[in-house]
Amino acid sequence: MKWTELSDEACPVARSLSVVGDRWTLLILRDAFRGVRRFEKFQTNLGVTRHVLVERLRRLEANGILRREPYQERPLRHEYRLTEAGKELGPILVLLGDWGERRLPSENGVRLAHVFRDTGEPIEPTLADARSGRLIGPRDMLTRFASGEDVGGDGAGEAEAG
Amino acid sequence: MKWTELSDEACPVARSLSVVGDRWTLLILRDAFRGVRRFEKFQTNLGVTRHVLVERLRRLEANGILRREPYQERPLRHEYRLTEAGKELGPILVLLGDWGERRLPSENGVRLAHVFRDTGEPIEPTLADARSGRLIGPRDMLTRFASGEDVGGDGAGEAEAG
DNA sequence: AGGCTAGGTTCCCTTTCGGAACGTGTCAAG
DNA sequence: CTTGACACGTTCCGAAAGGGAACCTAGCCT
Repeated sequence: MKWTELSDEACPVARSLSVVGDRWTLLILRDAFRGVRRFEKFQTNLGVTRHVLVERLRRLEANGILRREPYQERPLRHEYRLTEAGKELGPILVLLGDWGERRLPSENGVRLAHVFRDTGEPIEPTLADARSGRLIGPRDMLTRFASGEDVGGDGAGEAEAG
Repeated sequence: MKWTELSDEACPVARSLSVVGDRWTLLILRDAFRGVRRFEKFQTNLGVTRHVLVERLRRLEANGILRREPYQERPLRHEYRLTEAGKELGPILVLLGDWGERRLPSENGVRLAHVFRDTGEPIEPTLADARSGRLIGPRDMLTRFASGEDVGGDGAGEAEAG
């Protein structure tokens, strides 16, 4: 299967991955969430090669995740900013970071923590339903086709019957 | 930068990506969450080549995300199951799917929805704090080093002052 | 003996990636 | 008015990863 064909997949996870599912793209976004906006900064921060960086930034722009806009003329220079769609990827990076912190501990690791902006209280990120405000544990959820048919689940809910 | 060097990065996001941040790995996990356990099923479902699949399954096993265990002897056969660490990646796939559904609509898309197992109510997945149960909006959160220094944020919180 | 199934392994060719040098427009210094 | 610096790319080359397809192994079934 060609990787680009994923963009027309039925599964939304596959479609998302066709845009953000490679080595560098999510690291670029991580930096963007930390306030990085300029080509040179991305490049030296990440150590990614320049043509790969160009290619990824173009793809993110083409998919409405980053917006390229001038921050000066003479000479004309652009910076890359997260769009609304891009900002909505934030929670994914939060969960990814939280999982890595817990499950892939590092010796030289600088510990990162998420805290509430107002109270400073530490956050233990988890899923919830935005409408009801109800928290979602591993087996509270079911994935369902619009047709009504349930997607066979494992791990996220099954009783792990052998 | 070598990709494998990421595994010793200070940033937990980078460490997570060194394990699950490539083309196929997250699709393998998506299938695992849907109940796929066997090599052949992964291979035909995804269309990934066999040696790539082997390599990914080995990596997921080595990092404690999948467990390889026999489901029959004579001939000896193994299947791959999500470990606890693996199941904790579920929310990431949920958010990824939700984002794709909203931001990368597909013509031939089979619509997927997440619903509560008990009530059947649709879920609009968002982040929350597991301890307080408080929902987390884009600007409610701050990322902080254990040292106390805040990570410069964008998108996830800034007032977007030009 | 021949074929089937499940889980790989091997081979070859194409695509992508890493590394490093080069190009462009503008300003500022010497 | 040449030289250097800065920011953002572009180009080139060799190395690594990936796609496609055939082959291998163990055991069973006919």
